[in-house]
Amino acid sequence: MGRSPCCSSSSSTGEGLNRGAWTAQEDKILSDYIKNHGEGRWRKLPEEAGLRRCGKSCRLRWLNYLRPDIKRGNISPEEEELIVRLHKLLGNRWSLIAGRLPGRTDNEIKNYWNTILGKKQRQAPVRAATDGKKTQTPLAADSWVASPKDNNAAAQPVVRTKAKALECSSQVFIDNPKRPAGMASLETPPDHQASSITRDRMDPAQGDDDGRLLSMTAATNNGESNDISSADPLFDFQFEDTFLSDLLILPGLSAIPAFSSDIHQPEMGMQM
DNA sequence: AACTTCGTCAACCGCCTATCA
DNA sequence: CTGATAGGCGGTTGACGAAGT
Repeated sequence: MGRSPCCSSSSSTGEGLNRGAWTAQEDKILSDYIKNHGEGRWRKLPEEAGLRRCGKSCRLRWLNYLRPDIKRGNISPEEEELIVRLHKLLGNRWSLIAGRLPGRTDNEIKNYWNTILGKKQRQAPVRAATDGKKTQTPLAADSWVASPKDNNAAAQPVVRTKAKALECSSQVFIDNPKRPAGMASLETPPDHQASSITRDRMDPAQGDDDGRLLSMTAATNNGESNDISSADPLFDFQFEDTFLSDLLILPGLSAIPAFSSDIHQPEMGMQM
């Protein structure tokens, strides 16, 4: 195999590298360098910054510890619940899970799971089974829709907005650019029409921002109503990582007054 | 007080994938 | 197309402090 390990002693920069815990001085050198030059080029970084560390070690230190937007410790009950739900959907894909928790790192979540949540899950498998249960409430037009998250809504800072009914003559299509490779986008099934969309508003003080979508319900011609956002675990994850700006309305769908300014029309020739 | 065990978490290791020449 | 390289990821380790005996 042609690749030499980044930190191997035989590599050109591998001799005499520092290992183990980082010192405050090393942290400062790394932080200053990245502030001035930006992230990336990790293998060249130690040489250019004057650090006796391998590039991987620098990257890890920055991403897991020094990044300014990082949140440390005190994982809230809401975050814990989200970790549990996402782990059920995704398994040990820590970087994906971390992507859903602003300021948290994959390493932190992995450690948290291995030391706390994994233990809890093993001790309380019955509770875990009920946590993921979703209600399939039929929705009336203009109804206020509760997502599974709302079980403890009182403890959450987000404000749920009232959903406007979609008067559909076509399908709703959600294209989330952040979705993991291999996950399909969520769309209204062919024999359904989207009937209701709910979202949260992240910061009430900011007015109407690009809130996360919470659920989407579709109705068949005979009046049967289904929560299509929770119908499939893969969709469920993608949906939860979806913002209003990801919502596309196919040509022919009538306007939705409450959201009209938030929704963009798809490009011409878009395929289903 | 001394020793042992347990829990936590930063850091390392090795593999995989994307990119580029 | 192929091989080299860099970046990224998940699993694992080990140091260290806290709790227990």
